[in-house]
Amino acid sequence: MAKRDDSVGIIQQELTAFARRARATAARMHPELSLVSYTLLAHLDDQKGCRATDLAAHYLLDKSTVSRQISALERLGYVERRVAPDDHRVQVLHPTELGAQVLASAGAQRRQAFTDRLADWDDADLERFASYLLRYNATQQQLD
Amino acid sequence: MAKRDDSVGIIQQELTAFARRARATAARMHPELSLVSYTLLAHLDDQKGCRATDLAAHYLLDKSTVSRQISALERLGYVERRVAPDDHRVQVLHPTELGAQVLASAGAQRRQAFTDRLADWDDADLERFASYLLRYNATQQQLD
DNA sequence: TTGCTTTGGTTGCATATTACAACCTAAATC
DNA sequence: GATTTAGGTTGTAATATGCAACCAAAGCAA
Repeated sequence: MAKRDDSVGIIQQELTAFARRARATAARMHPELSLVSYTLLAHLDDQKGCRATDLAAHYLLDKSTVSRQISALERLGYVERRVAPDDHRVQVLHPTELGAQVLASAGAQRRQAFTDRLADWDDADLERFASYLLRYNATQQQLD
Repeated sequence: MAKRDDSVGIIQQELTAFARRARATAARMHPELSLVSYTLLAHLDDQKGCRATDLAAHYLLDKSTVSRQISALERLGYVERRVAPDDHRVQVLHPTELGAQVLASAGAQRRQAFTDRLADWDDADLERFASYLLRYNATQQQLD
């Protein structure tokens, strides 16, 4: 069905276009937190702390990559490590006070940018768009 | 309005999640063409040739980055340069026959992956999702 | 014509991101 | 107690990217 193929083609093209710009946009918006750093820090904040291994599994990153990203965040004073009392191999990672502030600020900037871009959308469209993205990503999880 | 904010938050979160994975997904799907190479080559194909400067402007990349990406594509035999007869500074870039084939193949894989992910969506939802993404990106262009 | 400026591109750094493999330490298992 | 497994780090290499300096070809001005 041609119409259906057209829709799929547009979805592919537009999601790809967005993805291509996302890192650079994040870098411009909040240079102190790359898209990946932001994501990791946000996850720590969300989860009230977690292990490096969990981050690696969740974001399909190598554990060495996570290790270095976390080191960088620690050097910046955004993350602290707490050795788990029951298992001395494990470091439970938490945002510091400063990290939480920086995250909140970057998050606010991101949210504002999205809010601006979506300013003239009506509520029903916004809600449907959100639900479509949720649905799309939920499927994708399983294929990745 | 809380509901509206929720929708914006979800859109932000889900688009970001997609973006985070996109490069790695592309690399797994078609290792011979990174997301950026794919994009550049696709643009050349679309536009029936264009200059490196045009690519840089369109994708907000440094001209040195484009220069090197194009060199790589040329080394692989995917792109050829034609010096403009009227201006010897300018190289008009075109996909080669091979480049067009590789692009088509990568494009087919990408399209298939999207088609699979969207297999159980009904036509109306697909069309609306596509239109939302178009609308979103159209706005974004102006802010970037 | 002869210089100055602009434009298209390349190259020399410096950095960042990432994966893979080898390794270390602490737990878990046998 | 010895071996295996799990959580992390470090060495190494590849890739991506931007900035600045540079080169060559136009374009422009006097």
